[in-house]
Amino acid sequence: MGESNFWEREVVITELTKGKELMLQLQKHFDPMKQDVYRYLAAEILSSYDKAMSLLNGTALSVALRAVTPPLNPGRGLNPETLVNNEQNFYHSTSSHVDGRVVEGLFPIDGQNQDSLNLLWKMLAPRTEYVEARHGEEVPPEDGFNWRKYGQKLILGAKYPREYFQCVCRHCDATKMVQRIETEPLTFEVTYGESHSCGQENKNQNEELLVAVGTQVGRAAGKLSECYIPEMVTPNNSYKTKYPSDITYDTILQLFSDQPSYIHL
DNA sequence: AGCCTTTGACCAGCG
DNA sequence: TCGCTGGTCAAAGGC
Repeated sequence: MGESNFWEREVVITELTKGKELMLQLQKHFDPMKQDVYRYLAAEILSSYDKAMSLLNGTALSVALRAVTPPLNPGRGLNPETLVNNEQNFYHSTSSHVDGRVVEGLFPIDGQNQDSLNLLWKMLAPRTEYVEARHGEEVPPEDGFNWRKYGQKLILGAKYPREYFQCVCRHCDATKMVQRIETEPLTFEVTYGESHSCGQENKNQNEELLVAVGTQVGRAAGKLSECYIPEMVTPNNSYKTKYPSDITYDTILQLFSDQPSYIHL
């Protein structure tokens, strides 16, 4: 990332800090009677963090974390347990400065690091989004990237086949899977695999990052003050982030109260 | 000619 | 060890 993007990185860091403060306020003023509201707000803020972190992971962290980045199909790749039992996958590396950021290396895995490792695993899990087809169409909307379909598979128990895509750019490892939802035929589950190593992502990610941080964190902050419960239905073509059911509210709070030692903002 | 989609084959992980 | 399953490969055909 060039010097021209340095100020954008500063904005990202500033907004992430702001988001963290919002999260702390959320935690401070937590009211069990408004758990749904706060859960949603926490998810909104976390969504911004996920996006920002994933973008940053694409540059600095990806270097340090490449060894543990889960593959497109997590079930077949490394998992926290195997990492714990396979120390060679997790080295402690010295601190390094990448694009003006300090990135701590990973500590050797032992039982005490299991919680942090689980959080790391969640943060690195393949990004899954649900997208709705445009009105009158039965295909997912374009996501700003150019993809080439390289396979299709009928998954056991699924009504619709799963489609596999690669980035059209040569030497780019970006992949995605598209699965049409059986219960919602106009909704598609899109799972992104390896991140883009081509120029496409830089352009799109910078735009996405600024939009995400500038609007989502701000939007969440506004809703925080209003205790407003928004409708969970998004307009056509908008993206809804999927939150794994095993991520609890406590987990979200833990993300911010016990900031992982391997990331220094 | 080049790029794309389709589709059956192949391969690797898992139980 | 073997069968099942899902992800990828690669040949063939279309545009």
